Amino acid sequence: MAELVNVMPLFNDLAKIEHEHRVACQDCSLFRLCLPLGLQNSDLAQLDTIIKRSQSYKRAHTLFSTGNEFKSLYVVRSGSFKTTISAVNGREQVTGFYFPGEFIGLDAIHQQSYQSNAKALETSSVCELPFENLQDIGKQMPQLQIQLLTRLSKELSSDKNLMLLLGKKTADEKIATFLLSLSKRFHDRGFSATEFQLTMSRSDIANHLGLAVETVSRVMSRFQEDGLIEINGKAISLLNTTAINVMCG
Amino acid sequence: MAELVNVMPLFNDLAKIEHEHRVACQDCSLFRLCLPLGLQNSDLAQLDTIIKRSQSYKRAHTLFSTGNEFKSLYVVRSGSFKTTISAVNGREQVTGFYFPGEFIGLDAIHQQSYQSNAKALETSSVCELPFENLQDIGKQMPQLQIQLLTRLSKELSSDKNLMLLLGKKTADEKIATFLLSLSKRFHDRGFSATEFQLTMSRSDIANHLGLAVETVSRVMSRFQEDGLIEINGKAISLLNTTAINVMCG
DNA sequence: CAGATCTCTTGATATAGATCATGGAAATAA
DNA sequence: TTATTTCCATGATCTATATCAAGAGATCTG
Repeated sequence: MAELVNVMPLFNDLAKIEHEHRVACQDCSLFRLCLPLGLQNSDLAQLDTIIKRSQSYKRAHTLFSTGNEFKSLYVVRSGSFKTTISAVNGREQVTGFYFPGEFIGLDAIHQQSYQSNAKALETSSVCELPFENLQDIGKQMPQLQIQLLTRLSKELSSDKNLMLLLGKKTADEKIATFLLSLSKRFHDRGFSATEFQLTMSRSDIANHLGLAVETVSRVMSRFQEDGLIEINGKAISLLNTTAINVMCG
Repeated sequence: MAELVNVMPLFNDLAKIEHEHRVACQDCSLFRLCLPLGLQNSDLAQLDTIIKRSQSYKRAHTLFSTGNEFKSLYVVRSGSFKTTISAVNGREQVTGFYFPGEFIGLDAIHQQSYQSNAKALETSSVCELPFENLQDIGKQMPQLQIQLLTRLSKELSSDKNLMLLLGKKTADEKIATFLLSLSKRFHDRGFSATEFQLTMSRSDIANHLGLAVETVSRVMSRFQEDGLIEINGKAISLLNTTAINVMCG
């Protein structure tokens, strides 16, 4: 890691470390969760050359909007994002939340333009993968192609589960399912499975789950009364994951 | 097309012609809509060698079920299918309907096992694409890899739109959107955009759209009273597509 | 840091669509 | 063919959750 820390002022220095701007894939803490999984060292080095590591974006920064020309896939490096699509009449649906190691923009490939809007929920950074370059180097890396397909397939699968949630679950089941999904993802990333921050607003959660904000508040308050969780603004603790699991339906 | 028609009894003969069992990709009427789009002739011939063309399946035939080992992707060749996923408590969600040229099983790639159930809605046939073979020949066919990614991406995109429908649309908007989606897909396949058969039951439609069967019946009846459509059992005519379009929200 | 603007919570009320109920029409089986 | 089952349409009623309302925090902003 040949970093230029010694010539940087402290502020930038900290920011760089915090968001690991210059960390190569093989040294990145997300390695296990990210695209390079399964690649040879030489392939990895080549992948590394096409990746553009972003500066950190502030909350509400727009990564791309519907209709923008598709050039790159993005992998969340730090922080979190939400994606939305909008109906003609202005109604919006939050189609997903994205955490470190997860891909954004996969639904843009077929139209060569982004089909959704992606926005940072907090201070965040991404790795940008220019799609043409990715295809170029992919020609000699079957493993990379499989990784890509696997990513797409995984998102497809979780979208189908979200359909089940939206179409068939009650408000309680929706919230329980949502909380456990977050828990699992944080755990996979080496964080606590029971204590974490909800980086998205209640209204984003409500929208994503096909509920009204008020319903989200009420259900969460009730879950708290029943000793299932403890909430403190954005901070949440899962006190009884077994019970929450049962509630998922 | 070296067909063995002359040694076959009449019944099989007719069945073969009806479902084009032996038609190579380059002679298939679905060519424009299907995987081979954009492939060189030589590549096409190679793709042809790995494709297994199924016999025709009867209504309700199960193509695969959740948990089955993933070996192949399927492309609908004739007829139609539905896919479903089930919650632990037995509730099911119809996650999609599939028509000729459309892929089934894309969400199985990442787990190497099918994540849903696929069932024929009528007499139907498929082209089976053994995934390993597909990956093998894909190594020398970047265009094939891109086609695959494109397919995945397209389904992802339409799933996000379904989320919008499930999460934000009224019963009327859901039905209107659904009818237009079918209309477009039939039109793309060279059939009438305004007159077609609903090969799925009302209850499949209801389930897919997150509604009760009764609601589907009622909304369709009202659409008929209002002169938007005409229904006769499974047969439907769209009489005023402009108005239906406006209703999609 | 004071004012403005969002965000969250909780209560009261309304409603879209679910559920229950019934009869007739199709499809399937025997 | 007849019997049986599934599917579809329509009416009556109910309910889960939306909407409306209002106040308390939290967070922005000049």
